[in-house]
Amino acid sequence: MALGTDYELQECALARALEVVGERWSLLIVRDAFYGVQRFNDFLAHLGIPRAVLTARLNALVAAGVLRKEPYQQAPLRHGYLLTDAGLELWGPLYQLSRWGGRHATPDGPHHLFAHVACGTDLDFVGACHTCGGGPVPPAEVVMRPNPARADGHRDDPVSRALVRPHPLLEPIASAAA
Amino acid sequence: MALGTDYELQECALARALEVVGERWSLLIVRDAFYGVQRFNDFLAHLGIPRAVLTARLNALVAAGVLRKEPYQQAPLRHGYLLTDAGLELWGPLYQLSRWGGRHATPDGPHHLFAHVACGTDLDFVGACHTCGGGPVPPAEVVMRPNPARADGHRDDPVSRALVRPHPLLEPIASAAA
DNA sequence: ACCCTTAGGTCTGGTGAATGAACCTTCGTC
DNA sequence: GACGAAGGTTCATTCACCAGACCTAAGGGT
Repeated sequence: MALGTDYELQECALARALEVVGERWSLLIVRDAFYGVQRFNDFLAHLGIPRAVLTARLNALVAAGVLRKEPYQQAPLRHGYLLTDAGLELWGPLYQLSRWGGRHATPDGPHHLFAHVACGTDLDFVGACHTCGGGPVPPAEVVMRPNPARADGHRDDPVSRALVRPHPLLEPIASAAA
Repeated sequence: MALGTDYELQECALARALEVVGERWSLLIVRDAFYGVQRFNDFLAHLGIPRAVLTARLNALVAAGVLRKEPYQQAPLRHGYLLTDAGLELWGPLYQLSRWGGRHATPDGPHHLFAHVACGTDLDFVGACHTCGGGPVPPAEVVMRPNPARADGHRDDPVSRALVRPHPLLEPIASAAA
């Protein structure tokens, strides 16, 4: 959100968080990172975001400690963007917001469903597994799959094509899944 | 966030949610509504937001079903803005995002702490009460108080002044607390 | 009658950020 | 030595945000 120029005024942890992940596209980039997207061009094609904006957001997220750059080849140097530990802790807020959007802002329900990989149970509204008990399931133990009630369509980029079948979160996807 | 013009592209509940509460200021307005802020001028003074932007955001949140207008006097007609049921369900995402901001984006820790009104226990990282067990505590049962470790300061609007002492969420605050 | 205040806005001009398209660089391959 | 992939940068245009002035409708004081 980068609320204008100075924002020290808001003495609030929420405002601080929004300065990091509240800007246009930022949270969608983080979501894609949970889906396993790592490369610039995959983010670009899946989000349909202008290149200059993607560059700016990725750099901001790296500077904020949400993502880190990890080289995957030399000559020419290429790197992917991966979630840091702080980034991984965004799973809770992100899942809950997504859940809210599925209930209150998506007429026909969500496009994707999330389940505990160990037992196959769908996550509840705080992201916990009803069957296994305990607290919220960490993202590494979550599988996403398309909602069969939604006839998926029209998107045609490598990431969207990969996501038509069940996919564990954080597992590299699209170009990086070589 | 209102991601530009057309955004039907993103077949994702998160994108839908961000269209509603992802724009600049929107989530801070919702946060203030949880704090008990109801009136236009109180939002204005507490957030330091331009009047025209506040008007636009409040109308958008009402249109999205997050807030509703409730008259509190006739002649001249005046109304406050209150959370709807859908708005109240934003407590989970909002609390978790705030919590994340307190841990990863606020150098000296959060300015406000949140506890279960029934037993005084601070909420855990998903917003549940460790003592009473069960799921997340609904906002109506939460009390906020300033963090004693933070020497609060400089803000001087009616809402900030009211929040220096413990305050139950959703209870009318500032001008509306007559 | 006159002026001031409160509450909740609208209007306007200037500025900064987002957008889409084109271009650039470094390498590997045919 | 042409071509393409990957990951950017540069550019002109559009759009949203910003601060501040102005507007309306009612009540209160003198």
